[in-house]
Amino acid sequence: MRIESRIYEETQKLKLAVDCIIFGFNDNRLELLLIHRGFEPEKGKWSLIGGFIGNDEDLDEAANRVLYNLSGLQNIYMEQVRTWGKANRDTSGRVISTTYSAMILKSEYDEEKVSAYNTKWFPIDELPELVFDHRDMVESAIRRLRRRVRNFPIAFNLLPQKFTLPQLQMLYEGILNETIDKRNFRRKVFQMKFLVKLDEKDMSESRKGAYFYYFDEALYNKEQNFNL
Amino acid sequence: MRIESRIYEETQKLKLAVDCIIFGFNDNRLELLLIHRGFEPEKGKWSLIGGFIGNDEDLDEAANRVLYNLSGLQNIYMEQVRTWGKANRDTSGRVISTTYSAMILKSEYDEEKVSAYNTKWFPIDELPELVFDHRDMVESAIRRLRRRVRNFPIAFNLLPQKFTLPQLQMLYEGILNETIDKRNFRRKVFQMKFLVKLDEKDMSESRKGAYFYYFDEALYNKEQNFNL
DNA sequence: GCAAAAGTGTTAAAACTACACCCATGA
DNA sequence: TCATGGGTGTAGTTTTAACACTTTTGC
Repeated sequence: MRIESRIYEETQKLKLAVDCIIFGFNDNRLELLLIHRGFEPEKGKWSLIGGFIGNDEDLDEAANRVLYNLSGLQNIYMEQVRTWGKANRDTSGRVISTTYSAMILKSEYDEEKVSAYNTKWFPIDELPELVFDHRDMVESAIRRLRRRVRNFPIAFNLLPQKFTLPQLQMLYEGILNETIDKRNFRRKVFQMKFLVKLDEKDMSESRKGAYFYYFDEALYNKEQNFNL
Repeated sequence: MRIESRIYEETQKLKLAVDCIIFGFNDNRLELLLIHRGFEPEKGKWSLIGGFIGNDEDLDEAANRVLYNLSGLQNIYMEQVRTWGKANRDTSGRVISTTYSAMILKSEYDEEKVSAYNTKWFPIDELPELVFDHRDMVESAIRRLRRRVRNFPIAFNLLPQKFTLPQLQMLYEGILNETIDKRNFRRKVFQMKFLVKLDEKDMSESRKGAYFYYFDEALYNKEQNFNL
């Protein structure tokens, strides 16, 4: 029974890759960081940031190394999404790929980096043609993000440390692609105890100004109930 | 930048496996089907049903083939759980493994099969020592199962086609490891429209007898709201 | 007739939805 | 002073949670 497995053990000829789905938020829209593919096959198309895993490297580490090498992004917390293993998904050979996703502050990944690395931000409803099955990967990651963003305090990664409630609400509206009632949203936010109000206002978006808040992780860890 | 990836493309030396987490239900407890490991390393311990993926085989197909070869189970619907990629997780070499999980009717996988394939059912809170990181895999799959069983009609796979509501409730209590109020449970079940009552009673568990029901997938597909 | 499991309703609390006006400020 | 976005409360509805007795039947 196991002999069959042993055969594969000797002869397996496939490669394992990671692909990173990097979300940002800009102009009230969810965006994705893509990279221009400069080699065949599918040269010239856009692609997720991906590469092959090293022999002695944890899968999670590989995702971080690849991301760093190809985009300059460092110390990014990524979560595994799923593994894509159709036999013919990559036309250059047998490649299985595990996707990871992360949310970053777009303002920290600026024009300079973007041009140095041949990357570009795209709003998620204006994606260019992607290589292989990267489109499916992206859609799967977006679905996962929409599910998780309601139950875990992960969306704050897309905002600066100090943010206003109107900003937060627009972020949720952008991610979920739906409008949310302002008063209900604020009530829910306040019921959870981990947003701390500052005495300082953001005067850049309105005459009146909106108070800044920050997310207090220690407070969140006490209760860990999150529901938006 | 991409050159580095190219190097890996030439020299990558790792193997990709699948491991199957097979759930059953018996004696009001959730059980797991494990296989006795008959080879080194870790010979003699218990293990998930796993094997290596073929060069031209979809990852999903590999899971099914491996499951069939090692257990005789066929045409089982499995869902991918996640991929385990710590560099040193398998002491026999670099192996990355993707886990799949399935729920089957234990009565259809009988004593005969169990002894023919060196497998055995274990209640999930009485698992033996498992090889490598299989324990983590199991725990992750159980967490996922508990999440999904509330929102999708997947638990019916663990019951015969015709089942009673007391049976269904005990199944949920077993999976979730909590007690559920009988009246609230029944109300919720009836609010969803896809359980069809039969005129026939199961007289084997009580004097009074409990009506049989079956899950009507077509009815479920009309609404697809599920919440237990 | 009694033991054992199946079946059945109501009430209070909590969560959710919809909705409209005043406030603070810079121009 | 007015235009703009920030901020606030209430009422109706729905969902959830807690809880106890009657029914059926084989023995």
